[in-house]
Amino acid sequence: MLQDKGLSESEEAFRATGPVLGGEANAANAANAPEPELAAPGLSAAALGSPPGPGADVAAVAEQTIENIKVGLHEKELWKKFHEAGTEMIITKAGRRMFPSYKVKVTGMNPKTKYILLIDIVPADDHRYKFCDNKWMVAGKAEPAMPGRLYVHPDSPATGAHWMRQLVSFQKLKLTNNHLDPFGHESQSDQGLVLHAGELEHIILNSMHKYQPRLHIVKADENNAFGSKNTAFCTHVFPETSFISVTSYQNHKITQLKIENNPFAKGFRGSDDSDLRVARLQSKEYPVISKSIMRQRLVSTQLSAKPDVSPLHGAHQALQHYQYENGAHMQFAAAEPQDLPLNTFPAQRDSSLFYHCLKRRDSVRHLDLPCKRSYLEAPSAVGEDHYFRSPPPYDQQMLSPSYCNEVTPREACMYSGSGPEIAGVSGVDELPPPPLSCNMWTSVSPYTSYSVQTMETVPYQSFPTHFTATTMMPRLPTISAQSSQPPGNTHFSVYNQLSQSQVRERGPTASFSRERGLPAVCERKPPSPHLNAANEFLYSQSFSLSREASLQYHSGMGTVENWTDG
DNA sequence: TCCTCTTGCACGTTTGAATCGC
DNA sequence: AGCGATTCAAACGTGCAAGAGG
Repeated sequence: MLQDKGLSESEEAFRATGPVLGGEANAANAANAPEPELAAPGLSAAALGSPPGPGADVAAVAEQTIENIKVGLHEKELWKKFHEAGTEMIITKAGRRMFPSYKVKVTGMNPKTKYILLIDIVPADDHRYKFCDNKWMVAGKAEPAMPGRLYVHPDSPATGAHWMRQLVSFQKLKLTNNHLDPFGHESQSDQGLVLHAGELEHIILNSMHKYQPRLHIVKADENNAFGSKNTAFCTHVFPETSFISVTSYQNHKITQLKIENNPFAKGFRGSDDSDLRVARLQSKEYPVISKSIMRQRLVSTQLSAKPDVSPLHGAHQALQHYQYENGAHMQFAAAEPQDLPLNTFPAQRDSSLFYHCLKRRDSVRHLDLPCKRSYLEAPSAVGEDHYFRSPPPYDQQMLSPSYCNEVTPREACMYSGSGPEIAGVSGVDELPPPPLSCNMWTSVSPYTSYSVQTMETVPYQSFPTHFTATTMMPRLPTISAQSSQPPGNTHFSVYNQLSQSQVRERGPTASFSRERGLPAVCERKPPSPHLNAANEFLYSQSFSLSREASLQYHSGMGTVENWTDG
């Protein structure tokens, strides 16, 4: 289900993430870190998906690892437009697609290696929001995080050549606020539903909460199966894809952007000349002023308590006092409507390029030091897109960089009741699957474990929220690494989530056990060994991490059992 | 009363089966 | 008979608007 239009169209629309790596190999990479465009040094044509020519850098090809994978967000500019306005995503009971849709261009994969691509959406902070006075404001503490659910790309697993051939689209992913969503929720397991990857298109979210999608790439090569020493995965985060989930649009700018850019909403585009005239007067970027927009602007005007101005003028004034979705407060200084700076956000680094990588082969300690060093020290030496700055921009503080990881089987099985099963190596097939359970998600409620960092560098202080430096974003697997990090530094640990139903649908071998009885595999399709292994791997990862998170959650909001009981 | 959510609607796009012509 | 192009209707994806519910 690789997507859509030719690459040529999208080439300009994104920049690839530059996985400057932690670990020994990555330090060198970091030193040479180039402009993180599609081709990184050391990546040959083969790395970009083309067959190596006579002069191809064979060595570079041989060195292809998951750390070299670059991911570019398709339609980045469009995403940025939304981001700058404060992206909102409609969630409905039936599920609503994201727009812009999440599409990426992947390069740097080994064309012959199989990978699994999947997405999860994690809370960006622990606040609930409300849209008041034409801006997003914190309205309280977030509701308990929904059970995590992954959306595995239907093509998974597929070779690197397959993924790199064209855009990888996750446009079928749907967002729902239905806690009893039939697409994989636990309540359905009781009814004997069996779910498969292609059916798991829904991710459950809470309305009026801020979320951050994350892309995970998991290596699933048969010659390097999960459980082997070099099982690897990486995570890419594009901060501009963060959004606030809503049941109806709050910000008219977002509405207008959706109408203008989403072909399915074409029916709401104004077409008459009067609209266009108004549009030209008001904004080049929002050329159509529909009656609904007018209504909303009227409301905004009323809220702005400036009775002496016309509705449109009031709307502009409201826009000039626009608040950035994530808490940073922005003040537009435009004096005239036509000068309204719609894209005057503080310079944000190329989001896709936050990349943090860890290798964990022999020990946690082994993993820890080099990676941390590269992570902490490299920024000044490499392209800015590769690392956090110090202090990082607000957005980067909120969103962790992409990272990649390799784990040992032992570590992958951490917290699992039966390591080999989790590792997906041996003994799995022999185990009879436990009773079916379609209702397990590992979930993370990471709020409590993160250090809070007051963002003095955030340019828009008026926003009342303090963001956790690390928010909900990925944490690298070894917690021990945290202890050696300097104060204020972001903590990372993996929390890849794998829904149990996905584990189930992906493979019969994924019958895990753990303290509370891991959900079993119920499947009717022959599982892919790759995906199965990936699921097991991710699941074990998530569990090993979610256990911590679960405990946090447990302590604050309830019991994990509530989610997992099968 | 306010805010959030649900539901039905109209409109446009997408998709795939049916039809036609070569 | 086979293949490709075209047509058309159903399915699907949108935002809007009204009303329900907490």
